[in-house]
Amino acid sequence: MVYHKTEKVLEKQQSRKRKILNAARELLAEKEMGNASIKAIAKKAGIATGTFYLYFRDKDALIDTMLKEIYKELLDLIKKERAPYTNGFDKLEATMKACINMFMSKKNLARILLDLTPQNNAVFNTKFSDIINDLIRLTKIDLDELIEQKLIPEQDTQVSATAFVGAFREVILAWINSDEPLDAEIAYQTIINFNLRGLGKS
Amino acid sequence: MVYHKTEKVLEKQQSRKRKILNAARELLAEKEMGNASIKAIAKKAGIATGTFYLYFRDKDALIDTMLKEIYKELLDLIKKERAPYTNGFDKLEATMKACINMFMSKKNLARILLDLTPQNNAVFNTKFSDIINDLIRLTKIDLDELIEQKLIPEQDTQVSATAFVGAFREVILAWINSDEPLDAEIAYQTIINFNLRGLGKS
DNA sequence: ACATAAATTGAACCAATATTCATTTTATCT
DNA sequence: AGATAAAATGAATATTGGTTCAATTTATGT
Repeated sequence: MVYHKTEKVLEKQQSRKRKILNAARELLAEKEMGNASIKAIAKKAGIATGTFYLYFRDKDALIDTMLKEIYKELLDLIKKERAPYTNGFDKLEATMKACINMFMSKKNLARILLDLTPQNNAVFNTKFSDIINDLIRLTKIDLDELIEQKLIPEQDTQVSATAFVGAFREVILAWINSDEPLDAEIAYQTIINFNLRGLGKS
Repeated sequence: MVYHKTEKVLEKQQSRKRKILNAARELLAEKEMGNASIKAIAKKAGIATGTFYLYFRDKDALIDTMLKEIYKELLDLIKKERAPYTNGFDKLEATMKACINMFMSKKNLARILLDLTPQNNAVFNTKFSDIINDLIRLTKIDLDELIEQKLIPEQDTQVSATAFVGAFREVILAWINSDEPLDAEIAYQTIINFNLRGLGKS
């Protein structure tokens, strides 16, 4: 005999999975990431440690799901912000602004996506570097287009895109980790200018 | 009664400390850094695990010493390479070339200084970010000088320096971790150009 | 309300690794 | 060479954190 879950139970389970993911996000975003043990995550989510394994096969599965989710949120926002533009520079700038806005308002996401003090978790590191590489890949597409349109000089766009993302990441990270809120408006314009000039925007 | 160490013993001890540090360097630079356990380090250094603790208070002390040492080597090289130049741009370029050369010839150093470390070692991460911040600080000094000389436009040099280092790091890292040796000469020139243009070199 | 499926619990288990310490080996001094 | 200080050893210990599972609680269907 098989029992069927009621709507109420399904909702409760979904909510629990959500709570686990949120707890993991919060704990992973903290300065001392060592605290993101299964026990701590379960506690923060308000469940017993064993319960965790009813929702995720193992810790790797959680990390994987969480990173995919966060990255998707970022890409969705970027897509939305870029939509109004056709000019290559505008699109790049919109991308940067979308990232800045998201990371400023959700610092925990930024710490997880950009920070360089990763976990002693193989899956985390792999996934993480996949994401950075994907951001570089997307940037490269824009750069190739800009060259196509002769808006920037010929260059190794793989390298440029890597530099572009690296510069951006480092600045956002410094931003997030600094206590004194630097002058956002100036810093903001500085990194955007740096990157666009770096490409050779004439 | 206190015995006095002979020269021979002192030398042997120095050599052992050296061996431990070298073993740690090599193991930490490997892709799978998980292998850098005290046991593995001791084994590679040719000593018993317990002996390690006669040379370093604990693992943190080892990491600390090692990072300081590597960073000093890098700074010494940079200093030497910059010596011939007085022009700000030349100095910056010399710095980048020094870094590239060092990192290319000693990939293990680069991995340790620039790469993500799956070590959940608090000391490692702290030290590591200290080093990056110091590199940014040194770069900022150069940028302020360039502005002073009106060679680049006014800008938030803290942010620019951060972007500069971030771009550079990301490119070197991609370089190191890629298997196919991309065209060094082009990549090399691309990142240098990106950064100098980014600053607004006219 | 009863029987059984499903979900939950948290203590126990296990693996990995840093650190200690009783014992052994080597070095120093008379 | 004998006595003892110093160094070295590696098995034992401690700790941390992921995972399992027998026991308990809750949900479902008659």
